[in-house]
Amino acid sequence: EKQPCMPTHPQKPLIIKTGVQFSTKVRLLVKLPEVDYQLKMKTTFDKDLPAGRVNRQFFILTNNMKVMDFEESSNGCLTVDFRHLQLKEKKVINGTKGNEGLLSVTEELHTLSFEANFSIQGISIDLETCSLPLVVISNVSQLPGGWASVMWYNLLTNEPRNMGFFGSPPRASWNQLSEALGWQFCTFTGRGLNKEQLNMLGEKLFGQQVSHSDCQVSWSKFCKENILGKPFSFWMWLDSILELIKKHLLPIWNDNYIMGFVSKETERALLKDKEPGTFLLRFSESHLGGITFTWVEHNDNGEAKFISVEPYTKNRLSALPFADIIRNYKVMVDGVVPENPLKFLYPDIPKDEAFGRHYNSQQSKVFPYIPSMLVPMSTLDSALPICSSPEPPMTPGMFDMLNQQLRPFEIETAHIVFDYDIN
Amino acid sequence: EKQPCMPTHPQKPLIIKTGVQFSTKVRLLVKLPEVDYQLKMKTTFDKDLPAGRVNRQFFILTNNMKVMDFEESSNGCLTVDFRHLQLKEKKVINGTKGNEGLLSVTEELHTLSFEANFSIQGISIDLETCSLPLVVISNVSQLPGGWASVMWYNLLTNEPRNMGFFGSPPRASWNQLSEALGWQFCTFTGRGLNKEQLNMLGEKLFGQQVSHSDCQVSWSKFCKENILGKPFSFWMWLDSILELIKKHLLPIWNDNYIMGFVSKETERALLKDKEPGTFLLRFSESHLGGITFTWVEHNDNGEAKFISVEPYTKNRLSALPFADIIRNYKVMVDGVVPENPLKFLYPDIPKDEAFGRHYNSQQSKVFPYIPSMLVPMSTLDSALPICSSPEPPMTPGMFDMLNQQLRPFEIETAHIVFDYDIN
DNA sequence: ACAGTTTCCCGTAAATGC
DNA sequence: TGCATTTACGGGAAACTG
Repeated sequence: EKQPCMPTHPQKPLIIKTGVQFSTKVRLLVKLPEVDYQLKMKTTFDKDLPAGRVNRQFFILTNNMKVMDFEESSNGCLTVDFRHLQLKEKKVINGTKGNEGLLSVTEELHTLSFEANFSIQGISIDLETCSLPLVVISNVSQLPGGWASVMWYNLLTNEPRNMGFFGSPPRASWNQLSEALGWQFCTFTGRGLNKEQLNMLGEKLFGQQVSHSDCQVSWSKFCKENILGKPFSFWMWLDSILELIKKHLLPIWNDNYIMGFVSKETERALLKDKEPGTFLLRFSESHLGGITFTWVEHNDNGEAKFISVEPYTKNRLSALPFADIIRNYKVMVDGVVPENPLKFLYPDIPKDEAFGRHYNSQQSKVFPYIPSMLVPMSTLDSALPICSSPEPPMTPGMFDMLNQQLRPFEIETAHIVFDYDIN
Repeated sequence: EKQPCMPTHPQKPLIIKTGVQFSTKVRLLVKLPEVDYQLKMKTTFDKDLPAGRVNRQFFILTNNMKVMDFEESSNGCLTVDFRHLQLKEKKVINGTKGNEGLLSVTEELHTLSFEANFSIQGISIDLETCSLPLVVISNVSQLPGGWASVMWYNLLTNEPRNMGFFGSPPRASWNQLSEALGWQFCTFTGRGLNKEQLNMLGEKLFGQQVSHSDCQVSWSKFCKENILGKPFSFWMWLDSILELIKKHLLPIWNDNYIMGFVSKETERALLKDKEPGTFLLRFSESHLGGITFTWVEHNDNGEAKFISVEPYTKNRLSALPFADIIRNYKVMVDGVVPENPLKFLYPDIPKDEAFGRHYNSQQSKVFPYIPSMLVPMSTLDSALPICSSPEPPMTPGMFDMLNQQLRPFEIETAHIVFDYDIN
């Protein structure tokens, strides 16, 4: 059951990193009368400085002029394809950096302008357009913040260039935001978020409520303020998971084997009455970019017991892919290794049926050595009981894992005379 | 027993990477009569192009002029400290790149010139000096080749600037080279190579001989030709081990717990009559940058059996430090996990005594999760005998691990009027 | 002192040149 | 085509800077 998840217009990076090449293509959408000379287009960064002083100024380090040419593929439009453009910061020596410390760099919006001039029957005509707002960063560590800005802007305004948007950013309704979040996952992984997953995220932001539809999130709560008791914001947490999926969990995520966003309470309610050894996969809420599994066992008196492993993060996962961790995971009690406690992926899929095709054999046969592999293992002492948090209250409903509703949201592209892409 | 290993003159990097900053300091060794104006020094890359055409041309991208000043610390010498210098390749459009494909980039030697001019009593005086030969690389993957060139040059010539050195590089005697190799290890790790280790390296180059003292190695055999049957040269192999030590084995190497350079034959001779579970650590000869352990067991009929694990390379070691691998290594036979087969580091040091202080506890207690660790494990099927190569012939002598002789070799520094350093 | 931001540069991958 | 070399840039860490 593959989820319908095809963007109508894939979201282009609207984030540019200084010192890293980018390219942009401009198409003239109106047909010009015959112009017998070559039409030159020029691109400028932040040509018209926005009203409020900006924090930083950049310039295009590389050649920013190019002759337009006729593109075969789009019925002879005039186009120009700028390549190998590169941004560098203009160091302002004396000028006081404005902006009064209100905005962070990823809230600062910039724009790329395109200009051309030609004469027709003695009349000089200027053509000009410019891009949607751009975020400029200097290190990939700023990408999550940049994405948050791009999302918020796209979600909450149709204005083509409101450079002061983050001066007083509007709130988003949970309806809007949850759709956008699902869309982010869809775009970057191939699978979005289902109703239950979104519900858990809503609870994270607003607490338990019958419906989050009427809730509103401020920009600050979304991205700038830390989650209560955690050293990171909601978006930083969510984005760390997106990255983890992209790099280490893609096929398993796309096969829908990661429930992921599920509260510990719901997790217990789901596993409570299942076969011993039934487990599910859940993203860590306490640490950035972590995934854990929780399985259910039964005491001698028939009481359900839930055990979660310390979350695996990118470092661990690059040593050993997650499917292999699930395959080979062992618990050692008093020095004895019983079999893998993980038997059935919730609700009742035999482990190997779910993950079998993602196992890496990784047994290299290098004569005359004996092969060696890393086995993920937890060590317990039966004298010490497993520390397990007290039974939490029940939650409203069970997961309906099959019912997933996702609608891609449209990204507005501003073009008057020109049409442009930025890659 | 700490090995004496103090370089009298630490070897400075004489390798410059394009696009990466370097700095150089020049000291005027003669006292000038009073000069009442500021003395400006200029540095130029490859000022006088060598006779034979060079493959590549570079220039100093950054400011290459600086005023000299009096250095307090060295009794008022005039010095200049160039910083943030950066090299860029000059792209030669039309000119045929000379050099006829004879030399690789790391065999191409360059030089940094320093010039100053002043007038005294109406006489104009030019001061000029230049650096020892430099190797220019564009990627760190070329560093091993660069180091080989620097070593060979330093080892075999006292000429201050023989730019054509690698046009017909002289051979090195094993006496010279082995000393240089030990010195490389000493400089970069803190521990050099003992007699037995060097002997093994000599055998690798020359085959088994009573003495290698009279053997000669060509530059090509050292660094350019692949070892018979292997896809890498002698130096590339040795350097990969040097890197492995630097990044993953430093404390264990410096504690002298890694025999490392030992043939499989010698290994067996050493372990043959030792307690079962005695093991030693050896670098892989078949793969770049790998380390393995071999331990001895005894058959029911008392015959010694040697088992080696598939070598660990940097990827594995960054998932799990080598000391922890040794600590936790397990062999699973028919699904049963017996205890760690590694008991005594050759000759008879209890494992934990040798490696105990390098163990990482790595048991993180994160409530409410149960901790998990990676356990290195080999899986065997008792129905299949361990594949073990046939008993090799005995080797001349046992290791004398205590007798280590290392003498640092001196690096010549050319200075006539000036003295310079390159960092 | 410190947090936000940029710079630096290794190391891998991809592109380029020969 | 294959090999040698350079370029590109993510990612961690150090340096910078108000």
